[in-house]
Amino acid sequence: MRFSEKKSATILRQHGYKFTPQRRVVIQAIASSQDHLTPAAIYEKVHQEHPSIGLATIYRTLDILTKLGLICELHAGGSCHSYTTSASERHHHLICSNCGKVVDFSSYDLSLLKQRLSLETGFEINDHLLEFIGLCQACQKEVVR
Amino acid sequence: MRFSEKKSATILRQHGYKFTPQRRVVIQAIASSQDHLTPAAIYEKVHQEHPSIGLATIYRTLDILTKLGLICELHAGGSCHSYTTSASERHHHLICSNCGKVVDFSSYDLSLLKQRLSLETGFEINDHLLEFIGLCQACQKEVVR
DNA sequence: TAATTAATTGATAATATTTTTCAATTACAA
DNA sequence: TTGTAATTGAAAAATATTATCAATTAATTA
Repeated sequence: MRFSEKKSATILRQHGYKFTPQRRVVIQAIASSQDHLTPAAIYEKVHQEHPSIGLATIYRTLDILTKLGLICELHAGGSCHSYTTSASERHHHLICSNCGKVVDFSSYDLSLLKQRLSLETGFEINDHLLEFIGLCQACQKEVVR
Repeated sequence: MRFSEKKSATILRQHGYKFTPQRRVVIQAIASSQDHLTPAAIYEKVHQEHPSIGLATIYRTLDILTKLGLICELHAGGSCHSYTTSASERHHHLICSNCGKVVDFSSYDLSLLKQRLSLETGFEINDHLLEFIGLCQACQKEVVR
């Protein structure tokens, strides 16, 4: 299901958020880009058309949109936040987007896919990351907002 | 294959890096922890035994160890760097750890796994992230160091 | 449509995080 | 051992993110 402005407006309001022009243009900026945009890049893009918009608003909007699942974070290498040993068996994660709880799971075989990708793209694949993001049982009960 | 000090030393030297005490203790700190440690947490941990070690050294070491595949980054929610629209078909990525090139790929079905995890853990799963990390063809040719 | 109200905003300050610089030190190959 | 390039810690600089607050605004209700 593709992003639409109407849908975004509805979901925001359903959760008690206002559908402001600022939020609209942030969503549009992300949706209209093929790239993966950093907060700073989104600010740049949005700022051209709407010079008054502040960087703090970008951050605030990204948080909300992520929480609501309208956009998602992308972890394309570079410096992120935590480290663990490589080549570990505990390599997949189930993460609660509300409280940050991490459940490790294993025994899911990606070797066939890995092989296929390697052939198709010429990449030498060294590692992988499989994460599911959702709400843990406790957080499901919490009424968000 | 589990992490070992000897292996780390070998791989570091193979790539022209020195195997310093500082690098050794950083690897040990990560390897001996069940948690996913942030740079700051690693610094804390290491600093107790080795008060002279600097935070910049932690960052520098993490970069190198990641590049060599001895440790890996973990993206457990929270603020990372890029955003894209959710519910997109292009949802899996193949990332070159050297140049940052991202290749999207699709058509890999995780719904069964998702269902299983949901049942087992009680999570309400909203999203997922599947990434392969490696070297693209161009970067394979480059002699690293 | 106007009034009401809580959410939102931009600007700025405050924090936090990461990288750079540089002189002194050190690992390790020869 | 010695020579040399890599590495280090400390501090400064650069980036990135979050909090504060008065003014503004979206959207509900009358």
